Amino acid sequence: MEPYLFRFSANIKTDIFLKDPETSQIGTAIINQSIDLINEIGFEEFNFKKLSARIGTTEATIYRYFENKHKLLLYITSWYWCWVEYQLVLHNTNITDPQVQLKNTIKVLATPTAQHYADVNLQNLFNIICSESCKSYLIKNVDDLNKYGVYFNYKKIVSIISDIIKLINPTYMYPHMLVTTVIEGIHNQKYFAEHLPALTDITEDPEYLINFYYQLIIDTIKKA
Amino acid sequence: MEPYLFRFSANIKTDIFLKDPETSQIGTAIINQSIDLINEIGFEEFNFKKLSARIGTTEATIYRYFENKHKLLLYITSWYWCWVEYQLVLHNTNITDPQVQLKNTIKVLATPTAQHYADVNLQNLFNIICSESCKSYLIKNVDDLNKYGVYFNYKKIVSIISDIIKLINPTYMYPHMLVTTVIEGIHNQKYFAEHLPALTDITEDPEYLINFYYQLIIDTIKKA
DNA sequence: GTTTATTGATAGTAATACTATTATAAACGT
DNA sequence: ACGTTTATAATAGTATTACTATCAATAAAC
Repeated sequence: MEPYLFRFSANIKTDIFLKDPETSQIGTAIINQSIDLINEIGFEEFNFKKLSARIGTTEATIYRYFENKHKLLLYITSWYWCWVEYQLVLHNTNITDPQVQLKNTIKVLATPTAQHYADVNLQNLFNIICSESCKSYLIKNVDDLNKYGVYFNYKKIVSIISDIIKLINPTYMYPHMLVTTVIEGIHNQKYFAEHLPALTDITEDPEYLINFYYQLIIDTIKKA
Repeated sequence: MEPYLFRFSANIKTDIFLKDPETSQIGTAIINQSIDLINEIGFEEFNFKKLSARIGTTEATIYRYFENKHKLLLYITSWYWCWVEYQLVLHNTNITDPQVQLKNTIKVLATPTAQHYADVNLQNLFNIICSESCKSYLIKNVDDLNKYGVYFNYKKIVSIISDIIKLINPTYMYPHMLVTTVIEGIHNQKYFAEHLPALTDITEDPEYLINFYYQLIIDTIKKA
């Protein structure tokens, strides 16, 4: 094993983009700026015309990177899951107690771990993950997209966290369900805290959120 | 108290529609047919032109009932929550054990309780609730809409179920969070079972789903 | 120094999300 | 029975969206 930590680089299915945005300045601008713009105006109002105006390029150029705005959203969410995976390695390496691993994991899932990475605003990214990420799979052509492996990064995270749960209770039968319940739950509760407080009990302080879902998992998987 | 059961009628905020669809044949056709059409082609592909062609009317007529397709989705989801409320009364009246009430509630939330009500296909309705209902609030103008009370019916259901939880454990502090976690979780798991099985552990048989979330609530709220 | 790839600039198209207008028919009050 | 309101049909039209196509300019690669 290397004594050095990995350097982060996104590992995203090539079916999502036409041209890899990581290979050019304009490509990285598309990602960074679309995160900020979607955060400002929402995914429905967002389009490539507005994005190109913001970046100082043309619609046609952006279309050479992504087929449509949905594929771009798919790229952004995949990038986020890559980032989460990287953070989990960072936080859980050499941690032997799986309960501590679980707590660290929930923390990573419930808070943006930093302000920026390169030019990506991680706060804005986390915001749009909470409010827009489910739109990447709640669509009519989900089965086709799934065949092409575009949800690989989300599935991988779910698998990694399920394995931690199995370390705590190897006989627990519903780890994937529990993990996706918690992940989507975190996103929902964050959103509700900001916009629909009657649907939650928490404020925007993430502490309660983390404890709630950590305890929920522990209580659920503990053997009877 | 009346010895007869209530007859169901939707109680929906007037800010959602321009003209009450329950007051005309064409209005009820808009609701019934939009449920089926959204189920077939998804909310993104759905529009008033396609809907009007299907029911044999014109776009302009539909626009006299609803400002736009998002308001129609809001109406449909509100109708669904009214229906759930009615089902809960039906199933929980005279049940004294709150744990039984809770179990009944999860059942109502996790399965369409009948094939049809009037001309509403409840199976299709439940399908689109699972895949589209979150789009009624995951939008940029959520705060404005919320001011007009358009999420009233969802909030009411959450409040009703929170009260059941408080009957089981009066000191439990996070009933709303727990309830929305379970409701949205049910929708997600249903959807995952059909489209993204790697994200769940269940099949389309609702039995496991019901038991999973019932047990999750019980384990979570039980005093330590 | 020529090929190759990338972007900019511009134009164009089909579909979407509406709004407006007018004619007609049904329903409603007196 | 008559005039008035109301709902719908039929049609037309507009601004925006979501793309696709073309071609010149430029930069990078060989």
